Amino acid sequence: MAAPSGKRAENRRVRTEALQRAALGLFLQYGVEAVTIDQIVDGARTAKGSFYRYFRDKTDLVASLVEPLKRDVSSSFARCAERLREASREGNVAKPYEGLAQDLIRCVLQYPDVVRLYLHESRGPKNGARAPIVELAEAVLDGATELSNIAHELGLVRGLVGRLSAIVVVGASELIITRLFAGDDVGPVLEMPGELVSLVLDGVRARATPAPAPDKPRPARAAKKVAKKPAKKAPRRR
Amino acid sequence: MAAPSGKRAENRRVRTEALQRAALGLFLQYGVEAVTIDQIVDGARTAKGSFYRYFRDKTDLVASLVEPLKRDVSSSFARCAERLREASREGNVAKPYEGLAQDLIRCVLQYPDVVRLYLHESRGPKNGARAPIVELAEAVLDGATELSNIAHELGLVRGLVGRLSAIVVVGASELIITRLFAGDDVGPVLEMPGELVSLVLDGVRARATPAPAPDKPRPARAAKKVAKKPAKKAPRRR
Amino acid sequence: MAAPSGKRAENRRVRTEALQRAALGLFLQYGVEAVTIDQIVDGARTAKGSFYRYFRDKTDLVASLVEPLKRDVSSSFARCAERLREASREGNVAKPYEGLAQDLIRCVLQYPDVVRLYLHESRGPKNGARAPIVELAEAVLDGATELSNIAHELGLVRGLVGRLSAIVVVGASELIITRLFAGDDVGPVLEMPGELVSLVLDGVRARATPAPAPDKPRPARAAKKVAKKPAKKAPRRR
Amino acid sequence: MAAPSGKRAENRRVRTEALQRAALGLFLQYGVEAVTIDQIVDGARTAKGSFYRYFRDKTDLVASLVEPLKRDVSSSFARCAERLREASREGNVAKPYEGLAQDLIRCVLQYPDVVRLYLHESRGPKNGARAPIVELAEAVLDGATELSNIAHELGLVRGLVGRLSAIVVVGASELIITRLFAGDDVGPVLEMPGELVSLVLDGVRARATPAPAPDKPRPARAAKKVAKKPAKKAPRRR
DNA sequence: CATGAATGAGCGTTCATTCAT
DNA sequence: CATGAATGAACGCTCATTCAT
Repeated sequence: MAAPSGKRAENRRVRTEALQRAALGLFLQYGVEAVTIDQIVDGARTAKGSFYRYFRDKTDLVASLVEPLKRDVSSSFARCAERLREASREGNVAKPYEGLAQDLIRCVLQYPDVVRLYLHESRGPKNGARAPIVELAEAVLDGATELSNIAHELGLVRGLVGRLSAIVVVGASELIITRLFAGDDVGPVLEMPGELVSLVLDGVRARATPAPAPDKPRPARAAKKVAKKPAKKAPRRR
Repeated sequence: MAAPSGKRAENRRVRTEALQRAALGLFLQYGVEAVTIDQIVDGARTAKGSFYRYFRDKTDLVASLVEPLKRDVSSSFARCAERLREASREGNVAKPYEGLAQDLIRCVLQYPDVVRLYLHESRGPKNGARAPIVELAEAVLDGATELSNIAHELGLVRGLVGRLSAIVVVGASELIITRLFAGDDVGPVLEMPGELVSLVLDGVRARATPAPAPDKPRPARAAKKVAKKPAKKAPRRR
Repeated sequence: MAAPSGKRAENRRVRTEALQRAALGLFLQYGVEAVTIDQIVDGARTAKGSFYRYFRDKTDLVASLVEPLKRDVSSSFARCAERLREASREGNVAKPYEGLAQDLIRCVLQYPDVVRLYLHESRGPKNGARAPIVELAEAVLDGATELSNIAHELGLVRGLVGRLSAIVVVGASELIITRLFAGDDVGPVLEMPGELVSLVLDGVRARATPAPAPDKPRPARAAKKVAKKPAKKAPRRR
Repeated sequence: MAAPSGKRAENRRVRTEALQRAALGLFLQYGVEAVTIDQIVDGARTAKGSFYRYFRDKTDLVASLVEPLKRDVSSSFARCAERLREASREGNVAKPYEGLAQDLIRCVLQYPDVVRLYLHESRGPKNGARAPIVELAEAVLDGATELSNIAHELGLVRGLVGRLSAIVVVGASELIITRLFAGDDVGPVLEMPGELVSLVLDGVRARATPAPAPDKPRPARAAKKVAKKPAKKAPRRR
């Protein structure tokens, strides 16, 4: 009675995954809103009615795609936050962040297409089928913000305050991953996590500290450069 | 006949702008794909047929919204590139970047809603009505990449190579602006351009140099920080 | 094997009745056409496939609901017709009618919900699932017509010819019962059968006579009574 | 500017009526619920979208069909009520009723198909597209009830109280008209209004009185009674 | 040239019916 | 034999686009 039929459950799993796989591919190719249920069931080689047996609507399907990632991401942030508090006693600040980086990289590798979907659709109004993705984006930013706040409270960093460093790192990371997926030659991928960790913790710290010993060149320290970025927009449709 | 045609042109301008304004508001609220022509003409208090007199379709309207911004952004990048080449003779590296930052900030202030639209819709597949926005995103990234390449060629920076620093700065900046529009308290807004400039030019340079004199604490230098960004997806069942 | 098959038969009966009961309630609430097979099996707590084991389709189910009532109504009319022929020898005209009234009242009390269904759905085109109900309506009217014809042939009444008095009584009776079911305060229910019997037999007869002496106010005289009672039910669909 | 286009308005009228006519025919043939929008637009030789330009949905179309009839019926009842109050001074009771009968017959002749639709669908749950018709049925019964109450209050009749005589006459009349439409040979149609009037006014009165002196044959005095029956329909526009 | 009605393909969803389990 | 998943034809409704007025 635990696995009554077996076949039934198997069928269910197979069909569900076929629909999800087909949908995900189409979403990535055409955008969530532009994909119709017909396209999805065609891609999954199922009857149209079957879609509605497994998902209430397109939004529900998207939510089902995003949910495992959301869970993993949330727990990654939670674990990092916990470690960070412990780290305050020992002074090893970087460890928790590096652990987070590893966790999140694992997420990317485990759900690469869902991550791509997220990167495609996470900005913009929380409307229709995009809503679950935008919620994930909120969770990501909130998680990152909390970490920064914790680090700041604990005096572990002296850089830009919480929200901002969170935004910078999240924004940079998301676009890096986007371009990696797009096939860009982006540079030394393996060093990036370390780079980004130091970018926040250290680069910022350097700025915060008035530049200690300028005896050596390192004069350019102040040579700040900022590349401002423009504005944009991107509504979605019904 | 000069005057009457002036009347005609005036009318045309008024109607076009009404449609654009109405569309832009709706796009921001519901997403480009979700907005129907009916909603737009209702919002603009125009007849439906008029829409098609002024725009071929929704994509065309979006392109018309984005075009002025795209032009200004492109010329900003072009000017910065030019200045950068000049700067190589004088050694003043930061100036052109700061000029670019100012130019782009001006763009944001001049077309705030179009910038928001860009931020909403610039990622993701270049499909349908979103295409002109994605093209702008490509232009932005290409412009930033070119600048980084130039700077690198000229030996002005020793940080991460071109594409990557461009991506980092663009990604960070876009999310910062996004959150600013969303009303987040993000921190010292006015200092950000400078911060970001140094983030690339300097933060990277600092990292490149093996960290000079660790006599003082500043041991955390190595405390690299990485902000990993997630993304994922995973189908499941309803 | 007698016992086991008894078990089978019992099961069958239980399921069939559950489906009928659930369907009847839904038919009354939403109309036959508006009720889906899903609603019925949900209401009966059965699997969808079971429905089709016991009924060919919704029409078949409706027929199964209506059939017992139809049988009883038909036999009531038949008995009344027989008695009426006998009554011609004795001259007691009202008796058979009163017996019919009692029989039909019994039907109403025995199958109240089917009668309601008949009352809801018996008019209108003989289409789809409503067909069995419309057939019952035809049977009712035919039965009443035949009775009137017999009475007329036998010279028992001199009122309006058969079909008309049948129609009047059936029409009046059906609406009376409808309103009774609807909870209206309709008046002296118990006297109604008698009223209706006289309505046909007597009122009609009075009219048939050319009105004897108009010198006086022609003191109204009421004719007696016939209680016709049909059965009914007739839900509609979405 | 009063009739700006003329052509537009004309087209509108033509299309609306085509849809109403096609719908009415189909409703009578298959029942309101069973008819699809596709059938209607096919019958009206219009595009599907046009249906929704003129009617919100099928219910709205039905309402538009029924509304003129409802208006006429309601005003007929209102006029009769008014006359009845006047009649109390003069003692001419039958006149108002006969006027009502004439009014309602006119309705039947003016909107014969809507009346048929009413007769088909007026019983049963007030669900979906049938709702406007059931509302008309309620209006009819209420109107008849009010008349009976008035007559009773004024002492014009001594028969069964209001609601019941209303129900009897309405029920009888509706079925008579139904059978007339069905082509039955029902009898002396022209005399029916008078019959029905007396049925209520007089037959009832006689019954109320305990039947005075049965020594004689109790010379039947037939009361005239007319049961008016409504029915109507009239397409319109949304 | 503005208007808004007409068009019909297509969308999301439902549902009667079949059939594997 | 019960179950409930699969199927796909419709259904109600929308909407981009065209075109008569």
